[in-house]
Amino acid sequence: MPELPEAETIARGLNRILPGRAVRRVSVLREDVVDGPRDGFVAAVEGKCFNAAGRRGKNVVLSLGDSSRLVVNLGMTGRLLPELSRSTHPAVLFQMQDGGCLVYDDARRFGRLAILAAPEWRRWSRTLGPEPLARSFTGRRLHGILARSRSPVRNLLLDQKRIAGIGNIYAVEALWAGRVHPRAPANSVGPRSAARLHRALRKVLRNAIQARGTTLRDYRTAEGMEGGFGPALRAYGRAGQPCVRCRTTIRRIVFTGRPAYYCRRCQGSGHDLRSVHPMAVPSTRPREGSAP
DNA sequence: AGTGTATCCTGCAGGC
DNA sequence: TGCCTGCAGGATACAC
Repeated sequence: MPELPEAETIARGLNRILPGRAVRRVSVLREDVVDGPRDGFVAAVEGKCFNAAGRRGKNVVLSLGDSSRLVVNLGMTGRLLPELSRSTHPAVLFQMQDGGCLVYDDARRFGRLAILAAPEWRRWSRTLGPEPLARSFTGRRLHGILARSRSPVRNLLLDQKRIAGIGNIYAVEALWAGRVHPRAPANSVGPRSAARLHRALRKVLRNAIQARGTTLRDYRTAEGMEGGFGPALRAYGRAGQPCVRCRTTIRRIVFTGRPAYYCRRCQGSGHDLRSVHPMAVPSTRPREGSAP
């Protein structure tokens, strides 16, 4: 669920309610969501004051008064909610000194919470790729990243170490908007297509942030609201429906275990597909040993 | 280097 | 209604 636009929306919401508030008590209800021993986690947060809320890639980053950071990877179903009453699967409860609280809620518990001291934070942040909305992330830079890999471009976009914050939904949407086939080898995307993909990617991410993200099921903003980007999806989840550009039926394919959606006409000459996956299996002869 | 698979978990939709 | 299967927005580890 939560990709860059969702993490950004949550961070903005928390930034309105969290800074300046001190944590009185931390209850780890589900030990598997915290990184390292429970006691260490609790001790690192109790008594500290929350400062600014931000984001790195698809992680929500909450600064604590002592320059350490609480990094929240929301996994598939993680949420950060300001009221326990909205929580269906509370995993960590932060009770504030002012009587309020912050709940980390996570049905599937694929999310992780980690406390990083300043140097660890810098080290960890360096393991992630560039922020796609940063000024420094240019079309040329994207092209440079793509040129170094033969992986399908969709997979490249999902790799947090190469570009931070993109998940399957926005990868699929950006590829549709940029008219690039999801399975095209990354290094087959030329500079012009890379520039188009770059513009498409940033536009999709910005529009999604403006709509407060995409709720397919579990995602909620810090205010408990659903995201509004769902109706703006043009490819993701639209298999069998007409492409809004050319009316060709949107297709769903699965590779590397994950679905991709695309328009064959806008995005995909079968050309690159065929060169990657030769359809030709010429032999109609029975395999050795299966002959009568 | 890249691909496929399994793993961590739960909830839900769809088929029977 | 209930049981079963497959699927899901993420990340990682492993074998090949």
